[in-house]
Amino acid sequence: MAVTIKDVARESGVNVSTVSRALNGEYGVHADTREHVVAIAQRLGYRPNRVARGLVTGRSHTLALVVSDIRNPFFAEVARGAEDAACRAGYDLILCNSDLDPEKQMRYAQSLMEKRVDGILMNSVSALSRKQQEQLTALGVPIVLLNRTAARSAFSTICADNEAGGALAAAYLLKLGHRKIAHLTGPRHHGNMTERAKGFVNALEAAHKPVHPVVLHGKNNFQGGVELAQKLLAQHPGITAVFAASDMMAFGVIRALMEAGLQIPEDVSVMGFDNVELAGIVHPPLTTIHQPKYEIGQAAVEILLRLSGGGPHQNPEHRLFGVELVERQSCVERKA
Amino acid sequence: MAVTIKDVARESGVNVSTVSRALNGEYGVHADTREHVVAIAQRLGYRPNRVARGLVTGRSHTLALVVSDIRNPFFAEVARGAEDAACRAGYDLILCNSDLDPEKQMRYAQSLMEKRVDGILMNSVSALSRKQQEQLTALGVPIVLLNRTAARSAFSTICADNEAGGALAAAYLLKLGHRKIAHLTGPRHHGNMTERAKGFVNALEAAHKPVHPVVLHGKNNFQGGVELAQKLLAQHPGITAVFAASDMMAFGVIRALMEAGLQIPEDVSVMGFDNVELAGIVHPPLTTIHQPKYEIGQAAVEILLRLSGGGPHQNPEHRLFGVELVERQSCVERKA
DNA sequence: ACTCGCGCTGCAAACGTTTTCGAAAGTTGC
DNA sequence: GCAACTTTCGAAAACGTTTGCAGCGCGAGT
Repeated sequence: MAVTIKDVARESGVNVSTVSRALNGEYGVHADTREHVVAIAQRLGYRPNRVARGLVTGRSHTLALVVSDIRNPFFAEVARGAEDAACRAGYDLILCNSDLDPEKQMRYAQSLMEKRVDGILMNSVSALSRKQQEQLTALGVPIVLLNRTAARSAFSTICADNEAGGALAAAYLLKLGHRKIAHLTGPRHHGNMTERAKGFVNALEAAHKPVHPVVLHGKNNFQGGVELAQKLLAQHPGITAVFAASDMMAFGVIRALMEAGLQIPEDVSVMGFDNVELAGIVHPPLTTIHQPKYEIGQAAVEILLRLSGGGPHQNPEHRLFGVELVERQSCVERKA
Repeated sequence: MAVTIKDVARESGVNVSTVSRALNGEYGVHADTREHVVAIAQRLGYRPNRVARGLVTGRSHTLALVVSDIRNPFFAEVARGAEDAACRAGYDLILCNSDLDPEKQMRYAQSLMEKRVDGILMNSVSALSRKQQEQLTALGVPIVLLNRTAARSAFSTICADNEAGGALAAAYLLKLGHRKIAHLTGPRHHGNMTERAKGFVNALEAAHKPVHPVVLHGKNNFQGGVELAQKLLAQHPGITAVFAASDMMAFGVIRALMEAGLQIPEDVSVMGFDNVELAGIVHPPLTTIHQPKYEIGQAAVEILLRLSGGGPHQNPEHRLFGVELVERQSCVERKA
């Protein structure tokens, strides 16, 4: 069917091995023959079969990204960064949606490993069990964990500095003069978010005049934001500022507050976390903590590439990315 | 390194071919031996090497999705639908971002074909040149074009009924009593959007009392919406309703109108197209035309699977998906 | 002149599967 | 009890590459 290396070998009167060498730019082949061979290959429209190559070299030039859901704008941005970096290095990127289902994630890992991917970029599904960790390491393929800090992990990790982000938010709200503050966050023990919470309340309580915020846990999405805000309004009506643990939650908070007849930011200031694109689009534009999503994706595949290039057991690498406050119009100074 | 089929064969005292048959569930192997073999395979933790299999079967069990940018929520949703369907069928999905660059797209196509993907799901980069079409067909891999209607294409296509969507929007605005209407759309000759425009203006002009809308072209994103709305305000101040060709543009329109001191929908009604998730989140919630993004992605891989399963030259398949109006709070009746 | 080394090339063995073909054994039909 | 099947299995040939090894010709060093 397709034109193979044998065809170009026959056509140019040399052995397949010579063709291979000529085309792969290795040394050890005469300039004239190389020229001739590439000309023939060009003329026949020869395209190497990468799966055949992969079989012998053991490398597939393919990476995989497993996230909970690509529809989450955060992951879309990470994916884009990862794909760009992979593409630049001549790698392809397989996309997997795990829905935070540990079992589904393991199935993906198995399947990917059967395909001999050169590395896996994995978004943390809650906590990995001991057994799962062993299974993953047993795969023998480099893995970098997204949104996980180093911890005791045998895998590489890459993460934004969530704790610092929380502290940043606290400092900002304090500076604006807020004293009655709430933090609306995701489920307990959600690695990322508990760190944000930690940074936030620690900073508030370490302030010159300590503030003790009310902290409510719920679902990490728009609807969760709505519900938590309603609960907050009912239980602690005096609040003047709320820090949501993600932009999506913040959107829900804004919606609920508006429906309760409150003005943002005049009546209550709202902050988010992530700085997704929409944050600049909604009304009012959301003040939030920016984390470098694209860069995280990019850096993750760079680590993967380095790991898969080196020997059998490279040392895992851990990177922590800085975050920054981006000030828009959803927060305002609290007079007196 | 890894445990291979030979190991299993040796350990269970049969030939590799028997192991292969036993594991692949074909007939022609005694129940006892099969049982024995799978037990051994299980014990050794044998995992078939899919690239080796791919080499001999010629099928990689991999599909590819090339879109302009996965960060576009529309494509993220399509991607999710596609990945789910692929996963269900035991296929993997490679993600590519073309940025609407025809050259980059062709590079991807080449690379994918070298990897022997079983099918490509491609978002229409503007128009494909004659030459590019030939190149693509020459690849000999099934391709389904996203957001393209049948036309003369030799490829399969899958698309939402953009023209009907435009008509739907027109009918709705008319019903609300609007007479001074604008349509803000993307670049000229953008397949999708010109159809939306066509459906929209045709329906308006075919009305009982014909309306001739003002139509402005610009960029298809948030910023484009902002700019077009400003231009509209300057040139045609009397407008009472605007239909934007995409939700992202609509968001820009809303922003610009608000900044000009107008109320939505009291002063001017705004409609979008796509029904991205954000449409229900922004303020005011956006009335828009829903197109079944997830289902489109899903259907696309189903077509691909059918095509790649069948003979060498299956007939291309064309699907048109219905759209529907989703009424939220960005449009209001025009009194008198 | 003989050898050594080096640049170039061909030969053939891998890589881990699936699959065709045929042999051996077992089963049926008469 | 023999022919004709059928079932079960092994041998070996693919699939399209890369790569280690050996051969060969040739210039140089001794």
